[in-house]
Amino acid sequence: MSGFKGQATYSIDAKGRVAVPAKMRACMSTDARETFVVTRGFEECIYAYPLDRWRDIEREIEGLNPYNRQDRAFTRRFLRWAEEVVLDKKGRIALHRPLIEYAGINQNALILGSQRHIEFWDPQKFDEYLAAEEADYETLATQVMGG
Amino acid sequence: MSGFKGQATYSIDAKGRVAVPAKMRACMSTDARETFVVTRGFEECIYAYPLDRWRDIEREIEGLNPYNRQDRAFTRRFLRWAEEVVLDKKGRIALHRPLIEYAGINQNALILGSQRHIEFWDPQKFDEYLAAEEADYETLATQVMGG
DNA sequence: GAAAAAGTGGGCAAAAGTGGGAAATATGAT
DNA sequence: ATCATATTTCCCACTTTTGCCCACTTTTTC
Repeated sequence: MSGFKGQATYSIDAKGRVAVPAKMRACMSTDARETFVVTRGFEECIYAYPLDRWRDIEREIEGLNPYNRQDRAFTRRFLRWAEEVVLDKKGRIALHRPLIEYAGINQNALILGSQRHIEFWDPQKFDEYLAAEEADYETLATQVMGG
Repeated sequence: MSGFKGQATYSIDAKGRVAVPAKMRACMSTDARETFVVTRGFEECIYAYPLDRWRDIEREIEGLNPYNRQDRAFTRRFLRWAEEVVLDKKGRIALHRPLIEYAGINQNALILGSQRHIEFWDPQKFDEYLAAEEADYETLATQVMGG
C-alpha cells in the first residue's frame, strides 16, 4: 500500500461534505478505507488519517504517562480536535464546522496527499503559506533531505 | 476499540446532568457502556472512566504496597473522590455538586476525550489552562513525541 | 459513444441533545 | 420520631443535528 500523493480541488457542500479523491482512496487498505480520523493540522489545515494509520499514532499516545504534567497537556491538545468520520456511500468525508472554520475553507477545498495523511486546505491559504515560507523549495530540499 | 478523543460543549442542567457525546459512548465496550467511575482529575477538571478501564486502574492500585507510607497516601487521595455513576436512558451522566464545584463548572461543560478517560471542564478554565502552559503546542509536540 | 465510475446536491427519518415534572429517597432540624 | 428540605431517579416531550438514501451531472474508460 503506497502513501498518499497528488492534489485535487473539490467543492465542499452546505453539510461540509467533500469527496475524498478516488485515487487517494485507492491508496488505503480495503478494511480501513471507510473510516478516517480527522483533526486540526499544523499551519491551519485539516488532517485526515486512515483508521489504521491513526491506530499507530494512538499507540504512541498510550505510551505517554498520564501522571506527567507535560504528557497530559500534549494528550489534551492533540486529541481535542480529533474525531472519527465514516465516509458515505459516495466516498465523501463530512468535515465539521469548527474544523472548516479553523482551516478557513469556503466553497472549495484543496485536497493534498501527504504520505501518511490527507490534508484539506483553503486554496488561497495554501498559496499564501507557500509564499510565506522563508526558504525556497530547492534550499529546503537540501536542508531537509540532507546532502 | 479506540481511545476517547474529540471535544464537545454541552449544557449542564440544574440537576448536574451532562450528555456523554455519542461519539465517545461509541468508543466503549458495549457492556461497560452504562457505568462510569467519576472522580477529581488533575488540573481542576472531572475525570470519568468507563467501568472496564477503571478495573485496570484498580489492578494497578492493588499492586501498591499497603505497608509503604507513600503508597498509602496515594491510594487514599486517589480513591477519595471516586464514585460509580450509571448513565440515564438518554446517555447522560449525573455529576455531583462537590465535583462540579471543584471543576468550577456552571452552565456549560467542555467535554474532552483523553484516550482512556473523559474529562469535564469549565470552558473558560480550560482556556486559561491552555494559556498558562509554558510551551506552545508545536514545541510540546516536539518535546513529548520526540524527533 | 455507451457504460461505468466519480463528483454534487438535497430530502427525510432516526438519533442526539435539552429540559422539566412527579415519585422515591435521603438529609437534617425540631 | 416526624416533618421539611433537598437530592435522585425515572419518566416523557421537544428541538436540532446527523446519517442514510436517491437522483442528477460530469468525467473517465473501454
